[in-house]
Amino acid sequence: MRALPYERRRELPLTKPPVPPEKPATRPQVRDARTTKSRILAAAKKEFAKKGLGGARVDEIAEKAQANKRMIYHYFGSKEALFQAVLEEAYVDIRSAEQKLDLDGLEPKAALERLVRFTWDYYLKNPEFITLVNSENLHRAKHLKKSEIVKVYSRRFVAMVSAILDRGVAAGVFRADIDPVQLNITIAAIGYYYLTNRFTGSIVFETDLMAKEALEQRLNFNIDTVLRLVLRP
Amino acid sequence: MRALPYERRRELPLTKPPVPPEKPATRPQVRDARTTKSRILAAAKKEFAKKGLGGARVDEIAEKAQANKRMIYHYFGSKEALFQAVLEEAYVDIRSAEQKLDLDGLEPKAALERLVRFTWDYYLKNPEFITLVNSENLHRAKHLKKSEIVKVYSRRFVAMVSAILDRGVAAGVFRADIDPVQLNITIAAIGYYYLTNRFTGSIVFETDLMAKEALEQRLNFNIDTVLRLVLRP
DNA sequence: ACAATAAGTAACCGTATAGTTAAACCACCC
DNA sequence: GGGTGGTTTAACTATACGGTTACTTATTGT
Repeated sequence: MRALPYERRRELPLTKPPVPPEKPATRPQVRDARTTKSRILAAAKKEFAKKGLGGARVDEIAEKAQANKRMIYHYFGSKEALFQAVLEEAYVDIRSAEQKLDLDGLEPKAALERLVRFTWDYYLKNPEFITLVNSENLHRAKHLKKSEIVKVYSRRFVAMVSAILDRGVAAGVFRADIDPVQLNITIAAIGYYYLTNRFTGSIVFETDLMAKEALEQRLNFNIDTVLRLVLRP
Repeated sequence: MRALPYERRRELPLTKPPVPPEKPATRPQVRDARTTKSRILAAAKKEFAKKGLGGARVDEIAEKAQANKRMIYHYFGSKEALFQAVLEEAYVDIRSAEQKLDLDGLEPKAALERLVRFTWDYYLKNPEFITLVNSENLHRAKHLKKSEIVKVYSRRFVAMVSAILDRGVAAGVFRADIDPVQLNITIAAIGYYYLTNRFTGSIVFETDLMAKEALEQRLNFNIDTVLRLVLRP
């Protein structure tokens, strides 16, 4: 039930407001579509990562982006579409970083170790990635399903690990019956689980899982786990 | 600012409402504190698991529990306190089930395999546990921190796995330098990650991770991973 | 038998939420 | 130098939210 005419609103400031009290001072550029859009995306990433899709507030994203809320709807259409954009960017970022590792230029064993190390470091330095993925899985991946670009990048990623595995088998250093998908999942799992559950984990195991030595110990343990799994006895 | 006197409300039905249209018919017992409370707890578990703490709605929990919303506040005090009760119960449940495995009565290797198998099966059959833990970690474990009972159960759990490890080392079948905490985390990780990320994972790897054969393959892979990690070469 | 108490209800409150509206602003082209 | 069209704004809407109030009804101890 739309009740009141909209004209009424603009009647109010008959006398102009005394003085535009002071400009927010931050955000030097005016009228820059590109940077506004990317400020929104960055703020949204932070908020969605911290509170999840359901917990994040559009108003707060707008405020942190130093943009008007209307801009979010202008550039992205809806809260969910914004979430999808954030998620897509997060996936493209990690997959791109993986491609830059130049694993083809390394011995199979060294390449594998490097991948385990990279995965761990990436999760550690980009904790938003983990939280975003968790949130997306809570929603049964309905946003990722729509993303064609993520599928393209994923394919390249799986191929990359398969190639290492093949080279290792050919060189006689890796076992022949390792499934690349299972290996990929395991490499991610042993880092991801530790970090995403670092809060409950620290309570259950009565130790600070984020202490420097604890993190080092975990990385070494993970490398050991993967190599024992893959290397020929 | 509480404005209106509450009397006004009861004035309204001067003529009694024609007929109490019909009782909801479900919920046979009247005035049973215990079952009402547990219905609320069960409904809350489902809702929190499906939507997370932020996404779950108190009204909906009340409705699904066939209870009045006021009862939730009567028995639990607040939405967060309700969440804490749900979480506590979930942890006590899994830790209790683990204690019933009678791992002390098995050979070390068999005990370890049984634990990996149990962990996997438990996650598979109780997917709410995973989602609740994820939600709690999004909130930096602020609810679990307050739970003394969970700490007691956790200690017993770690001790149980340490005992297996010790027996295995004494029997000469396990490597001596395995950290029980790292092992615990890894056993959980390789199952947990696969299942919590089954939606995004099915897209990234372009395969149905929840297909029967896929699940079997994963369990076998996980047992293999743990045994290769722990067994003496 | 009955008062005290525990269990239960529906209507309500103040606030916050995602999303919308009409208008103003500004850079650029002609 | 005035239109044109993308960019930005504050004010607004309908609804949903967690939590509370005033009040009713069943159960229980004496």
